[in-house]
Amino acid sequence: MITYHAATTKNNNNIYMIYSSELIKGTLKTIVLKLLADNKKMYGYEITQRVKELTLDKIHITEGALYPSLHALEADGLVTTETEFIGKRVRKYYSLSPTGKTKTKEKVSELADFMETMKFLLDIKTKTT
Amino acid sequence: MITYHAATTKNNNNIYMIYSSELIKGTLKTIVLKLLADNKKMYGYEITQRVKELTLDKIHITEGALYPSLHALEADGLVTTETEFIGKRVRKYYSLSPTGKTKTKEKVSELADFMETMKFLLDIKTKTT
DNA sequence: GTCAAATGCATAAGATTATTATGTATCTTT
DNA sequence: AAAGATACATAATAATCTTATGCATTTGAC
Repeated sequence: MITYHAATTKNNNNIYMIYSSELIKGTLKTIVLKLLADNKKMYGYEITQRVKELTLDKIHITEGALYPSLHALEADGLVTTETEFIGKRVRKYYSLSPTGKTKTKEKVSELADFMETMKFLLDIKTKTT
Repeated sequence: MITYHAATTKNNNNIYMIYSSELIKGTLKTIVLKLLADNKKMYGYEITQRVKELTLDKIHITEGALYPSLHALEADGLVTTETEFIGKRVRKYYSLSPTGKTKTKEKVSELADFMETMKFLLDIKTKTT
């Protein structure tokens, strides 16, 4: 069973918004790592689809961003890969390494903390002397 | 009176963390716009200090990021400027234009919505078939 | 059965936006 | 007197994304 995130905000055209791309910056690797932590192993295309699903199309991860990012995670030793053939088509599965698991916890908690701080900042109404 | 954001998370060295810089990417202009919305007019240096204060040193806006960003906001017509002299030293105050006020509301609500979505994504534990 | 869309990987050129470094100058505190 | 804080600005570099392109296979619609 998949639980979907409720889409509440609409944009000016009354269409459910897709976030402007700057916002994804800096969070992509954390999203990927978190998905891998929860799903043991996933392949690139699957990650893009899962994120679209889970966010009701609000977050679109482009392939041009994802694949280099996955390669970087591998180069950094945070993930390992295994290749599988589905018919004649190749699939490259990614899994967290032990280091990757530790790093994931760190990055997720950092991002969660950052979001709390941002939420606070965005609510600020107080004027100072 | 200033209300400070509670610092709860500590890093590996048991020192209050400073967020890794990627996280700021894409949120800087929104932070600046929001501060201007709440404070009518502010100057650059003041903004860096206010953000440090409000986030208990967790978010440091560098001058190299801030000033070009402010110039871009001005070029886009979202802020207007007025120069003031404090003794012989110049201060450049920034204020929201009407367009800027509208844009601020949009960007703040987009970011707030994005953070809700991210929060959801980071909590996901569900595995799918 | 064929053609479009979806699946699946990858890389390169270009854009954006930050860091780091540097520069200039004034004011305050020790 | 010197260091640190205040206050602006820009340039070189780095990181990370978008957009475009390329290739190939599989599925679904007509």
